[in-house]
Amino acid sequence: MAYWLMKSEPDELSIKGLEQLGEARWDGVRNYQARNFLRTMAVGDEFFFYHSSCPEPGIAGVGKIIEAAFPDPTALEPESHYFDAKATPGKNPWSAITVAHVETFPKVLGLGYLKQQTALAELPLVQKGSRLSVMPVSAEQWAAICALA
DNA sequence: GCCAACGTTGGC
DNA sequence: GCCAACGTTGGC
Repeated sequence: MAYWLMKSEPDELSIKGLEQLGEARWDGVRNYQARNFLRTMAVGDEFFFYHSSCPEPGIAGVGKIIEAAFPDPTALEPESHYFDAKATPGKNPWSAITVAHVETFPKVLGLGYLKQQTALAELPLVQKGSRLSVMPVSAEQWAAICALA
């Protein structure tokens, strides 16, 4: 059982959107480091749902992985924003997972607030210049963040 | 393999 | 909309 943090633009999918859907495919990851983390996720792992590129960036809730990595179908869809001309059905370099809603926090844990937490100094999210959209979270970091929610 | 140019991310 | 920082591409 591992812990993660994944970023999503709430315009695409928000924690409330996931709550309403119950479950959703997490696709469109187009960064190799992030993709490699996706591939190491196991069913039952939990993740913090982070809202990015929005008025209130921060951790908005918790989800869990209910299906391990599979080829990301959006890479093969020409009409998709995430289409990759180099991907083929036999050789699709991108991965997606399926996630389910676990919890929506009463209020978003803002990025500035998270940066103040010394327990989170090692988390890539709060490190300068980091743009990683999928990252591991240690058990200690997980507990520290849960205590803030 | 180097590295400049370009594209993207994402906070502000 | 700006821009800093990073990742990717492609010429050489």
